Amino acid sequence: MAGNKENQKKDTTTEGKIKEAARTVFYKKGFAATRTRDIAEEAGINLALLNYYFRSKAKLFEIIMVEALADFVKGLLTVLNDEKTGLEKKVQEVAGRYIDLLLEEPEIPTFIVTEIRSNPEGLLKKLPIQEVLSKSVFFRQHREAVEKRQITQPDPLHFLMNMMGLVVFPFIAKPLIMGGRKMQAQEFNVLMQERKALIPVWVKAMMKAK
Amino acid sequence: MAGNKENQKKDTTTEGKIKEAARTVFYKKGFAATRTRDIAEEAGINLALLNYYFRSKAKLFEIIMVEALADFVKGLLTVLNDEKTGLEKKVQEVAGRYIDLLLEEPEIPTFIVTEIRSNPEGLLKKLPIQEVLSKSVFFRQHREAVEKRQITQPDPLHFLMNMMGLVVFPFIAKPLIMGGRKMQAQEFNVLMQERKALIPVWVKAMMKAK
DNA sequence: GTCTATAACGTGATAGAC
DNA sequence: GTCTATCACGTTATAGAC
Repeated sequence: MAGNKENQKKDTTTEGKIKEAARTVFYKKGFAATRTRDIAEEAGINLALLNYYFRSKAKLFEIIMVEALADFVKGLLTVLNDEKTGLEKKVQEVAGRYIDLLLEEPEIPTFIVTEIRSNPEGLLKKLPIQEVLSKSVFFRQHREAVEKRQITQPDPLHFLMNMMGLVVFPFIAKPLIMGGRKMQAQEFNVLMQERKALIPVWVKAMMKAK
Repeated sequence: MAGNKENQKKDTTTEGKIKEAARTVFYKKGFAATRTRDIAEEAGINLALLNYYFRSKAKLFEIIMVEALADFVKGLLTVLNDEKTGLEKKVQEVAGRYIDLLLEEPEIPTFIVTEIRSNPEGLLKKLPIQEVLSKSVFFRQHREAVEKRQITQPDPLHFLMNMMGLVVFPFIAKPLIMGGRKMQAQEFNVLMQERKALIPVWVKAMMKAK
């Protein structure tokens, strides 16, 4: 969890402060809308130091982006490739871990989606997600469950999109459904806590629906 | 469907060409990353004409944004407030209409999400979504179904988030799961066509799960 | 390592000829 | 209405003193 604020000691070095500030601002505004001055101000340091420690805005951004992808995509693949857990447990794991992660860093999904749109080639060619998925334990277990008639939905992509959509979509749509009102932040948290238990039940029901 | 390319005759006036080009580029790159020169080039017109017809980049953007919201949010509220349809039919309507819309304009969701993040106050204060939803026919029907024990999930927000997530999330995650490979565009279309029929079945199963 | 001052560049917008 | 040329400004990045 490279980018997780909670799980690492606060880095008080100048370099660390810049990186933390960069993550905060990039997550909130995206690469194009972020000015290096914003990051310097957020970090409480001089603008020139940003270029001293990291060569450029683009280079700093790439570090943040790679860590965000590591947090998100790689963490997912780890769960999906666990030989020791079955499909139901995997859904529980994904729901539990990701909702906790996203309650701490709610801006990660929108950040990743936005920046990949701007640069589909750059970072995605390095992770051949399609291939990795098709060889995953998750896909194999899904295929076996279909053969055993435990699941009616034959396409594992539907399964995956449904599970991830149930987990991630509320965080993406939060500004729309919550209307930006601070008062409802707590209400949102309660909803997401409920979903940790509900999503496994829902997914199970969906995948067995006729 | 103000911004729907397919349903309107191609506007060949200079003003129309600029607006279409603006939609294309803004949808793809967002406001901050878009240069007025990009729009002019896409439209095949001179840069100065953009400022002649629309006062500024910001003003042109607002037009595109308002139309995107009209396409998306207002269309949804229309369906959800239809007195003549029940819950099941509403899910069918949303799935059918939105998947068709998004197959034509797949970039709308990411566009809206991105730009609302940058400007949560501006356009959202005008649409008090939270209030509109709580008074909607959809919410009332949901409450009635819960009272009649036809649905086990008591919170209509879960219902709404699940339905919308199942419809919209694949389009948001498309660059990730499809990896940007053109070859798989057709495969994606097939999946989405399947979902038009599957989502109503899934939602029904979910909301009755114990 | 950290600062101030400034260079180098890109972008939004306009003036003015046609 | 449409073009070319240019201005005005903000931003990234660096030079150079401390």
